[in-house]
Amino acid sequence: MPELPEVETVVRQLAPFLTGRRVERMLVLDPKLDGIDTDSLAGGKIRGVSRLGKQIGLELTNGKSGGGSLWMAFHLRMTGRLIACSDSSGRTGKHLRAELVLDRGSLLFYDMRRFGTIRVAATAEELLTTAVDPMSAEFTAARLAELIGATSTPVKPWLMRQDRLVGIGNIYACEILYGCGLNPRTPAGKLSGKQVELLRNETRRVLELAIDKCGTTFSDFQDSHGRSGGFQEFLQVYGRKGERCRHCWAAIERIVQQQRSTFFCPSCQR
DNA sequence: ACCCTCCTGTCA
DNA sequence: TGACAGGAGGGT
Repeated sequence: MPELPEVETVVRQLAPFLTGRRVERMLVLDPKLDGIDTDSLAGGKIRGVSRLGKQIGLELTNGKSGGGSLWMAFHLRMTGRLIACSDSSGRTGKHLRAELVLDRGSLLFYDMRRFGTIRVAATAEELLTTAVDPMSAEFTAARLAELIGATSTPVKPWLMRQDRLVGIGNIYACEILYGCGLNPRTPAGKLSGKQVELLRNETRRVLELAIDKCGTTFSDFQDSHGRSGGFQEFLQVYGRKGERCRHCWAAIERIVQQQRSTFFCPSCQR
């Protein structure tokens, strides 16, 4: 479910619910998630919720050592879901992997495929890479050109490299390249200055629009707030194999790059 | 770039 | 039954 816009949506919706809440305890139901320092979380107060790349970060006061700060990060990977629940009671449910029990309500972590991770660290930096966030001020055409360098990696897989740029996944990589009219197989290092600038601007435009539409996600949490992802109506190529390009009438194609589907218009993206 | 793995589910 | 799924880490 989550790329940058979906994670941003979850963060914005969770923030008012979680900020100021106190953590009573953390219940870990999936042995794959063992190793979390649940003791230091207990008693901590949630200071804020923020997006750390594709992760959802919670800043807490350390329940054990007074005054200190503590961070925890949820990485939803493919099927993770964070659901705010107003009644706190140790609940069960299919795919429920962990629960953060709060003074009022609880935060439920569901994850069908169990790829998701939960980590605890003393600082946010430990939970992040040094990669550039495309929504930050640092993300300029010049910086993007610098990050790309002379690599021969095709531009679509390059956009998904989380060690350079955080947040872009399969859907938005396809959509961004469509917006640029760039063939996903183009070696990233061969882009002209003008194309890099276009890529930078399209990345921003697509992500901002997707955030504005609350992502492509449909989740129980959003339902409980009466909102659901709306970006699917704006998808130009993702998941549209065989359907007509909205600009030129050509059939959208699907190819495989790095074991992932890439959708593009063979006519608009040469 | 390629391949594989981690998981569980749905769909043709 | 096999292909595929919004992610990422490992190895070659």
